[in-house]
Amino acid sequence: MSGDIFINIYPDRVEFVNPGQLPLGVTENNILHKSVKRNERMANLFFALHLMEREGSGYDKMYEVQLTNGKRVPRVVEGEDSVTAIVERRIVSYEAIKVMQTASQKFTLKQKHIICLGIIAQAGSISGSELIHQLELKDNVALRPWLRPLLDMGLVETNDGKTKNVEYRVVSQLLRDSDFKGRTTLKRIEPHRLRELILEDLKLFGPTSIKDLNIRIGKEIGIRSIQRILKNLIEDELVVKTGATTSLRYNLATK
DNA sequence: GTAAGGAATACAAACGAAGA
DNA sequence: TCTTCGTTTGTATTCCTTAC
Repeated sequence: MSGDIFINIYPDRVEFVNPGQLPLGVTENNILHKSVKRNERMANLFFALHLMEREGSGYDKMYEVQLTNGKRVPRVVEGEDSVTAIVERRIVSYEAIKVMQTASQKFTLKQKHIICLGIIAQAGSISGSELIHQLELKDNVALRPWLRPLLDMGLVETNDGKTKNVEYRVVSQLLRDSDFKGRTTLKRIEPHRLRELILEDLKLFGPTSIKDLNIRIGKEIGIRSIQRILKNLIEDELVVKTGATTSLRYNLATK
């Protein structure tokens, strides 16, 4: 029958295959919080039978359930005459599940806040622009209602950075409460700590190129950030540089 | 002499903060 | 809510050194 939904069940995933194309204005990468009926007759029938919560809530619900269970968000693939929503079974973050459970015990969270927190918990640390991208939002103004309540509730914090440097992460207390064992990353390090780290490195290794310094400290830190801090350290007369270009080396200033 | 590689710099873009 | 300002980042380009 035209309009039937086919469900393919595989060991690692479940695929919901819906005949037809995505509605106008909706793309494979833009399907979250869209209230567009793909099949009006079926939608009306399911709604009348109380089998459907409300229009356009299906994908949002999939996001909520998947993220609550530490799994990836649904992947949408549009074929020539069908649209497939792929829901993976694999859990990608057991730690994120603990965080979500602990947060739910402490607060009553709305669906959008569960989705937002789930994305942050899985990422560990995520920039505002990346969050906007993953939530399929227009700009940071649209992000506010998703993020602000989480900040107000004390579930999410920032790294005190500015502009592109702002990273959102789950508050450390919540991570401790949920026995989080995720990886620590230097991506969130404050500039003054990075400055001390560079001084410590120079103390240990002596004259060094900026590239080697970057490798030892961690590639997750951009070389431009290290470059700027070295420039400040030279201005403060704490570091000196010798040579030029490829033979340029940085070292602690002798007093 | 030339190619490759490293570092510095210029510039555009992004984005939060502050003020109107 | 909008605009402006300041800060930071990523990318492209340029300059210089080194290796062959």
